[in-house]
Amino acid sequence: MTATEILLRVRNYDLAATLDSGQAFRWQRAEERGRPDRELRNHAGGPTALLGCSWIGVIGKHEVRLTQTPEGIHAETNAPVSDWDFLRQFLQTEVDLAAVLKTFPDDEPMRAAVAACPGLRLLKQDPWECLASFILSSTKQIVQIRQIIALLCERFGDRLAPEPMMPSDCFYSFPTPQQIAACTEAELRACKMGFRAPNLLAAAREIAEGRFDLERIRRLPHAEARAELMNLRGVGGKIADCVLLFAYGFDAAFPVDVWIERALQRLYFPRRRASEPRLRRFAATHFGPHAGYAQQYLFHYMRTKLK
DNA sequence: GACCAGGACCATT
DNA sequence: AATGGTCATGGT
Repeated sequence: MTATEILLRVRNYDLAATLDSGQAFRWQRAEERGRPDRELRNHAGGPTALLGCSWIGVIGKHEVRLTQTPEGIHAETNAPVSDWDFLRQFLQTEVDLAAVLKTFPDDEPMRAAVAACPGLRLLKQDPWECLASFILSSTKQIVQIRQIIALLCERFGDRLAPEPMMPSDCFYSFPTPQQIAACTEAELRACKMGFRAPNLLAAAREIAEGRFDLERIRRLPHAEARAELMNLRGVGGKIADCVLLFAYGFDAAFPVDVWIERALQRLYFPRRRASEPRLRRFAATHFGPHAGYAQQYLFHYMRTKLK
């Protein structure tokens, strides 16, 4: 039995915050058909989660429209689907968020960060798309990362079956390692990625030619998986942590970018300034087994409330 | 026109 | 082990 829509019954899920929080870069907010946005209270997301707000994106070969409703998340696709596990997996709707939040350190900064966006979640993305995206992310603003990736998909991905009302820039799959490996550095630079182009190209070739196995990473212990990813040119500790967290589900991974650095400095060391290595060492032990979730809450809190 | 962006890397202290 | 310069490109 196949269908082009489904309702995922899930509570405590802020779809808008999750899709727009700098972990994935291809989701676009869309005009709702029929009704205007309303504020949602005590149901699907937090007090500020928007009801009726739609998002359009691509998961694998599926073009998907997601809408937050009082019952959960409503999904529509451009083609009939028989197995919706790809969507539950991507959205991580089975995760018991309350249980995760209980493991956070009981301090004032974490309480404030969680209160600022109680339904914020982590997605689980495709490893290659995630790795490639974060190779392109270094010293770029999120809006620019989105633009680079949109160009990349449009030029080198596969055109998906069209559906009316979907914006044209969502019609492409993310290019495979093989598709990127077949590009020249100049073609990639033309997507405005600058010095990141040779890094993306090298990673795509390593994978396409079988010298680097993304599936093997999944089976390694955290530290080994991290070291393995860092063998790729252009992948340092921060980008490795993003891929470990957003694609492989290593919940203890704690990416430290400029925003997190500022958040830690301001919230945990307000008196004297702490060096970057000092902040990293603090983070490595302070946030517990789901440190990655804590990191995402601090990141979102910093960018939306403390900027 | 500065200043900065979900950094990595290499050369110095 | 910790700092400093360099690498493209575009937003604010």
